[in-house]
Amino acid sequence: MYRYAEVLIDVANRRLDQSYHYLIPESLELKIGMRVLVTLQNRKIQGLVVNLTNDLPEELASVKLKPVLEGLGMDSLVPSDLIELAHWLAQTTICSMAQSLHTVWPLLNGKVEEWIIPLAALTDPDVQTLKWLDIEAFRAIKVLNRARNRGIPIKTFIRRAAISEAALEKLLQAGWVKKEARFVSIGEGPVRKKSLGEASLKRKSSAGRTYELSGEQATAVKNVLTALAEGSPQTILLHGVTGSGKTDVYLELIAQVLTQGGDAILLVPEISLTSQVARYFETRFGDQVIILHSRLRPREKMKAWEDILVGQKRIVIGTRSAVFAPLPHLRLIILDEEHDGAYKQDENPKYHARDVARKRMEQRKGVVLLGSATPSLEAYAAAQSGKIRRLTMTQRIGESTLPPVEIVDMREELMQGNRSMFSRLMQQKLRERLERGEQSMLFLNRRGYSTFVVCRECGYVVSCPNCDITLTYHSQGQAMRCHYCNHQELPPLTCPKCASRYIRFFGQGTQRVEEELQGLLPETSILRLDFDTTRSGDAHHVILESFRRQEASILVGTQMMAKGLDFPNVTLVGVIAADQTLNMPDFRARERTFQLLTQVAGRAGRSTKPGEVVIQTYSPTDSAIVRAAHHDFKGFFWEEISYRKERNYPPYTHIVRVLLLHEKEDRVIKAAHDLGACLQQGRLDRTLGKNELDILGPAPAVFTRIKNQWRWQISVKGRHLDLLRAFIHQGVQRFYKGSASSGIILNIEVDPLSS
DNA sequence: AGCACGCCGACT
DNA sequence: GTCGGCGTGCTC
Repeated sequence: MYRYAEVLIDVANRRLDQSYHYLIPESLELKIGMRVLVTLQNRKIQGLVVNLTNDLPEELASVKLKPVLEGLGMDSLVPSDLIELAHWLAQTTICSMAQSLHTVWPLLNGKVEEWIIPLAALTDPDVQTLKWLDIEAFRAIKVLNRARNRGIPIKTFIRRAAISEAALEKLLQAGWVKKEARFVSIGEGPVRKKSLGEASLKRKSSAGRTYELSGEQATAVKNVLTALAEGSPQTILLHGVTGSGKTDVYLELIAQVLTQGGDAILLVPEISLTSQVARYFETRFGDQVIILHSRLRPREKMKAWEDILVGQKRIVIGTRSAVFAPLPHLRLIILDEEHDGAYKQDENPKYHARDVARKRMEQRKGVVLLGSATPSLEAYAAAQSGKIRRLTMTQRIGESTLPPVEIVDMREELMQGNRSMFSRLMQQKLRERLERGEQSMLFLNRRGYSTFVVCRECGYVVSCPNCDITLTYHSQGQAMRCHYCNHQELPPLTCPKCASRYIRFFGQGTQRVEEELQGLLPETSILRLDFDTTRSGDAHHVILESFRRQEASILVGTQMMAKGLDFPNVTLVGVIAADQTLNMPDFRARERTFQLLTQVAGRAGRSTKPGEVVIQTYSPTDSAIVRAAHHDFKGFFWEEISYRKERNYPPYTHIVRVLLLHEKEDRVIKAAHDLGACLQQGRLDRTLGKNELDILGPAPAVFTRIKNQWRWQISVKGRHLDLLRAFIHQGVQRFYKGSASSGIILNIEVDPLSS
């Protein structure tokens, strides 16, 4: 039996992000991966046993250790490969182990609460013997009697019984009740109504389709199976044009993996796609399929995890977070639309599902399959250099072909006197569809109404009082909002600076497109799909279903409708302003524009009716747009990769930006310099030159104050991302050991948009 | 994070 | 004189 347990503490604070040693009481038989209740100072908190040992590190020789108080949920262990995965995640995303563990193993979610447990049945005679207690004690006894078996959280008890500290103390001393620390899991409580995904699954289940694969599809399946049989971890890129039937390849592959006794995860970028895809898979695999995404209720999520752990569910279909699904025999992880930005989490831990998938399959010696019509630059470059394999599918399924794309020069439109946001060609083609009873989709990359408000006389731009940021106008509530702190105010009638009345609203959003379109085509029914119309519950689903049933002729939306949707009656796809994505201050802007346009174009003409695409732009000769119009992925790739190389952008060079936040400026400055010193020290330790690692700063961040917090930053540039991450991780840990870090928040971003 | 310890302003 | 502000330090 071991004497000491090494325990990770479930506290978000970075400064406590290390393992602590505790004595193991005789009565407890601990295992690695077990959750325990421990004391830290005088608090009781959840911990995770990560090691059992008989020796202590030297520096603990003179520390008197505290014992582990008790085991929590002894029946479920966190598997050791997932603990390893959590370590890897903390290291690569530079977050705390506590955060990382919660992501990898959501069953840790919950908190320790102090409970009151009645020790004896408090019947009337008991109450009689407690005569010395006053009226509030009677209330207490009433409440306790109701909670006799389970006990009651102390806070609830105090509130319900309206009892004072002193009276509670009396009860405790009389031995009628005791205090007990309990871990209350988030998922506890009744199972609520079924999730959206499951509900729609039950409703529709068409049967009897055939699974004949085309030659290209069959070859793809065969190749992946061969890779799987090799038994070494591999990543494979499946580059197939839109409509080439990648989903059927996934289906067949998963079927094969299942017959070999393996389990599989299929990731899609959007929650709304999970039910659509799951429905398709259910017709073949029945109830072995389960949906997993972040909007499941905690209890549903717990249930799903349990089903997965015991092997009742073997195919997980889900979004980003489903990459952590604990399938016991996981052999294959598929990322559909691999290039999609939604696979990257933009909160801590800022992981990319692709990287997690790769790490998991490295552990399991399985295969990661990346599917896309427009692979990410990273994936395609990796395939190009032979680091990963590539499979290609160039044919659309059935008779459909890639739609012809026309580019409209909007400058020309303006010169011809067309001041509307719709070109004449677009208007004409929209009308054609209406006459033929076909549907159209219109894309615009910006929600809301307009972007910023400016005085035409003096150029004054309304900005946020807390943040030094330009405010954005939202027609909802007719207010101007700060996208950083959510400060809101009404737009001014006259310029606050020069009192001029010429206040103008610039830019255009989906709301405005819808409005103008309705004016142009008054009789037409139009639906809008963007962040604002899909905010509530299953609105997303409702809108898309309505469009599918052809209750509207035109769907206006942001790129959220570009993802994998398949509407047979859509024969026209229009892009209102391709420049909007192109002109963002981001080295990935060109790549995202190309991907978006290609994906969008792929929505047209997916059945027997031929489709058309119209792209409106002010830069009609830009190569990202032109190449997308010609469906020329390869040409785009070579051009873009050399551009990145020339400018020292990823994947050739990477930047990690560490942002330090605090409400007092002097504290941030001090901390920033301290972190700088920690990093410099780290570089000396590793004897790294400027070529390998370049530390920039500390310097004030671009916006030095947001939400009343001061911001300083340090950026580190380097060629090798892994080295860079390990380096920062180490520096940050060193920083947190020092005192300057107290109260400082770090925000770490890999390859930020602008730095 | 929480909590204790310790050193400087406005109060019964 | 004290009560209490929050800077600083510590948690196996």
